[in-house]
Amino acid sequence: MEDVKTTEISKTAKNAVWIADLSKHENESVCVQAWISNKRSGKGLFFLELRDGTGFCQSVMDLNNVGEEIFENCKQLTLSSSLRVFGKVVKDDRQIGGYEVQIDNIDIIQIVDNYPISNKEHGIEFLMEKRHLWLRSKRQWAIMRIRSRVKYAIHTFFQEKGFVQTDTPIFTGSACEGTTTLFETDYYGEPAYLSQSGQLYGEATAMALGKIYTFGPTFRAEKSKTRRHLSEFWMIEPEMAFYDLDMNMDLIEEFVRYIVTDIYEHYRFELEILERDLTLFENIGKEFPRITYDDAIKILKGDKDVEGKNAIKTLENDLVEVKAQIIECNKDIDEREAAIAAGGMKKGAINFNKNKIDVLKNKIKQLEEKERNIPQWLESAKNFKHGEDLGGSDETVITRLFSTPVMVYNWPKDIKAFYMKRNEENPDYVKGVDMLAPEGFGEIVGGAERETDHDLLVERIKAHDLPMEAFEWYLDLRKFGTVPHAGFGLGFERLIMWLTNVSHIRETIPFPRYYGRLFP
RNA sequence: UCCUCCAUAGCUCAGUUGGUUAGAGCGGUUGACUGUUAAUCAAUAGGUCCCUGGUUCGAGUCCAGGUGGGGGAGCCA
Repeated sequence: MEDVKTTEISKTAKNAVWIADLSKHENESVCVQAWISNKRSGKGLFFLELRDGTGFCQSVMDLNNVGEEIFENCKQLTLSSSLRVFGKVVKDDRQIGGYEVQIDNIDIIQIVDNYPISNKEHGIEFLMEKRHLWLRSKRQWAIMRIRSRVKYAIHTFFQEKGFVQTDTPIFTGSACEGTTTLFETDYYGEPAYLSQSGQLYGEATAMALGKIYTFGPTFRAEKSKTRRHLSEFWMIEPEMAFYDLDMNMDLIEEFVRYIVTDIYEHYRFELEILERDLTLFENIGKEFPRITYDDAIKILKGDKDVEGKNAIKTLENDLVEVKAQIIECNKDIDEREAAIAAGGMKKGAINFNKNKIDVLKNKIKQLEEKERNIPQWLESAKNFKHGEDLGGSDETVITRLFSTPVMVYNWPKDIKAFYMKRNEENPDYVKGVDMLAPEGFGEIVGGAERETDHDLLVERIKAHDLPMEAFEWYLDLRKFGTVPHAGFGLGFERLIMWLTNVSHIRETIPFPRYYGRLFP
């Protein structure tokens, strides 16, 4: 690239300020180092929208203020060009961030040719190819900031409660719970698998440290192609000695409420950028309903109502609603097309309407997908047989009825992991709990009180057809001072997805890894 | 692995029962405009219609196979 124009890096202004700190410098002359996120111009005027990672702000260049030479220079600036802006900070409530910089001079670091991502709509495939650049856009900026804050809140919550953060191995010698497909690697000539859960190790460290939590990467080799799956994701797994199922549920509820409240209180601006509906945040103070698996099935099959709402009827209404919306959208499109065809419309208005039509067509595509899916979900819900595990659509059907997270506990033993503690009153059930997020999101927490009895565990390991020798060390935990204990796992990206209400889990992690993607 | 939808300009898309020279908006470029918020207005450049084969006088359009992608099921967080 011979065309790259740069100035000397050594010019970096020592007194430069970050956009996030502009409010501390009202009416002062400052230097802002930034990239161009958008540009508009008028006669003798340029509006440069800047971003520096800490925030966004508009700057204005007036020909009368800076003179011909600087003004001419400014013409070359393109999207994502880097520069330093020197000027006065002025309060202006109309602008993003509430401040504007009135430019005296600029120092161009690099002029960019053909930045690929415009301020227009793009498809997910294109954006994923350009993920390293996509991260610079405003929505992604907001998501990544929330991701960071949630991570901080998680650590704060547990640390302040006296939990110890412990790490578990990523290489494991056996495909422990047996069900999911794992990534196999070569470990000095032996097969090793990338961890799908640190839970068993978490139990060991809880026996050493009392209350612990892990926060690490997890790998699943399933060839899943849905908006809720990743091959590599992060998981939080607390484990507590001397906790039973009820204490576990209390902790889950307190924990989730803490995270949601923290984001609501501190990251409102980011939620606004994402146009997140705030109902969830307003309802989070309410108690989370706790229902048994048996009741969940009754709700799913429409045999039991929730606050006067019936699952099957609600879903049938959804389908009617979707169909009505499709008709509505088509009508809207027809009207706009007719208006354009009638003539006499200004070019700007035509563009506006054409754009609207594009948006509507996209909406119809999504609605049509829903229209195809809902009947399948209905079938699945009606035909659900007691004893099966809840599928993704079943969770959607159930949580559709609630305005807060719901906890489902007391599960049939055959569909849950071998280490869950049996229910003393009814040995066909185990003391597991799933927390389902509302608004149709589905499962984000899975947990349980653990089996404490050595011989029962051995029995369960055999029943699940698992290799006994791989669990010798785990059984030691029941031989040497077994105590009641419980814990849970929370999918970090699923949590972020729910909080930000982005449609795709791929947007919640900087560089997602999923079936078919390894770059960038 | 199965079901379903899709692939046309850098991007987002239109393209009628198969018909002659494939279109629009955005973005790029050039110019106009003194406060814009995806600014606006005028002009302009930009194409292996995913690949292979078939039907046809004629294929972006129809058929078969392949490749790539979206959504869902299974599995799961």
